[in-house]
Amino acid sequence: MPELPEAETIVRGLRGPLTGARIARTRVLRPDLLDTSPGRFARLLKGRAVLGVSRRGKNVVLELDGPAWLVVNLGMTGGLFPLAPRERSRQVTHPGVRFYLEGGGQLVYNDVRRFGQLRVMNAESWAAFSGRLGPEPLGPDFHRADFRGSLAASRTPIRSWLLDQRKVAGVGNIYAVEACYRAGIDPRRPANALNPDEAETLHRAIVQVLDEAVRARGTTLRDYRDPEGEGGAFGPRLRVYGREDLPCGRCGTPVDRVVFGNRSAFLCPTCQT
DNA sequence: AGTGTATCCTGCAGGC
DNA sequence: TGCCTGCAGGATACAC
Repeated sequence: MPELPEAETIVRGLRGPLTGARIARTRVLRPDLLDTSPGRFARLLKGRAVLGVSRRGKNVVLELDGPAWLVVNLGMTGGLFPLAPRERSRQVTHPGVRFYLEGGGQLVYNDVRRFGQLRVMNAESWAAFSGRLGPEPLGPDFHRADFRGSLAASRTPIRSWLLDQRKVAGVGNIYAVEACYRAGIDPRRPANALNPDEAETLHRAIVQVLDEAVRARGTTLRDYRDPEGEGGAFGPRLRVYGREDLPCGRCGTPVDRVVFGNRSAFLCPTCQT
């Protein structure tokens, strides 16, 4: 479910409730969400305070004292919900991990499909993890020249290329498809077939669509909820994603759905070449 | 190296 | 009502 804009919205929503909180105890209800045993996971977190909440690509990161990093990949249906003491939330339908905070509150990781993963990292593993990811598209290191060069090195379809987190961090299927539409580029074209103008247009389209989606607090197709239980408002502003057979807003041609790389892509066959 | 496929898992919508 | 199929914001592992 969550791509960069949804992860960013979650991070912003967690900062207030979690900054300064301390983890008293951790209860793992779904061990398959972890890369280690529940016992070790809980031990690594016990007594640690949250210094900050941030994001790397689609990952939500709790920076803990020690130091340590709790890195949460939300998969398709993951969500994080802070609860006040004795509060019950209707969002918590499939709790996977409960972090009990000093003072009686909780942070619940909820995940219907359990494709998410929670990992505790040290300085070294966190640096390695972050280093494997590409630049942040809304950050200062997303350079057009690097982007163009990186595209030129691959002949994989551009939509699939955009989903590779080593190339650009945080782009998922929705925003990859939407960026291709805005750039007027057929998502099936090989990355190295884009000319410099097209590469620049796509670069700009990625930044634009992600920025607009962050301001709309993300896209809720079905499951996504921010920490307050609210959905995102970007759904109605999607121009092709999920709009098979509906008219393209620019030319009126019905939107096509094509499947490759195991995922659906949507495009206007007239506007995207 | 890239690409197509399958896998993890659950829920929901649509067709019959 | 019920059963079946297909589909879903992600990430990986495999054979070719």
